[in-house]
Amino acid sequence: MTTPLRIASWNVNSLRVRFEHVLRYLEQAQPDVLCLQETKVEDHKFPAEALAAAGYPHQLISGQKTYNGVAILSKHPLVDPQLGFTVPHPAGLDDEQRRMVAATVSGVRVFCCYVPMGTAPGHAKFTYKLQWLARLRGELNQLAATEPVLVCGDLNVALGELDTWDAVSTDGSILCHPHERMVLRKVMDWGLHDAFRALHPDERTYSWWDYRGGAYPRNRGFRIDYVLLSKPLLERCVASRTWADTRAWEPTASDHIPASVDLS
DNA sequence: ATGGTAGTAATACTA
Repeated sequence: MTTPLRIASWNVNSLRVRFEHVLRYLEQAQPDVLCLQETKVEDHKFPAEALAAAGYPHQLISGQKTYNGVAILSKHPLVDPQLGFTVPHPAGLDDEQRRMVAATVSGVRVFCCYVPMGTAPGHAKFTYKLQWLARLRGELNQLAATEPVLVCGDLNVALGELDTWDAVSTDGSILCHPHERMVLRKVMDWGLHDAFRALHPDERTYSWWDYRGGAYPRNRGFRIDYVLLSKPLLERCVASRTWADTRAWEPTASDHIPASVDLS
């Protein structure tokens, strides 16, 4: 018997604004690994020393000015770090958007993803979203689903009826369009399982509430932040949860809350 | 009720 490995993911919507919240969450949840999205900070401004002092000396960061930005913080060494996709872009284009990093931690290949939101179905950014997810599937195709693989992050898709505050009124709109659901399913068809849904098949839980329209006080949320596990990791998964209290933290919290798994 | 709020950075742009 050993202590489970806790791996968490959180879209913080600016690491510099949310820095105190991140420290508070690390102290409270004590994850072994925290994957961050929307850090919105260039690498040379990343608060690396302060996070190392908080117990997370192993860091993989890929940021940019203003938008996007992802990072992995870890108590344990990060092996084979990867910045973005290794599989070339299908059209030969360079994607400047910093949306994915990956590393192996305690034998687990961890992908930290910030999937494009897509603006609205039919929009050019929606096409980019679908292509980005297809490229993620291509990346996974390089690996074997019998390996311990974890894909987490803000996936910006609400997969099912329990993952949206109102399945009828949100159906077909962004986060809930059949095309994006189908493409995320194709990613998962590689051999990934939604850890939270596997352990809580009937639980209605959200991970994101829009700042606008009083969505949080009205509980108009969506579950769009996931931890996906390959089968050998699903068999080791003893807990999967979200951390809803963070959404009410002051000052203004991220519009997303963390999601985590515990692996025996 | 295609609005609303938040972050970045400088009047929009993205979410």
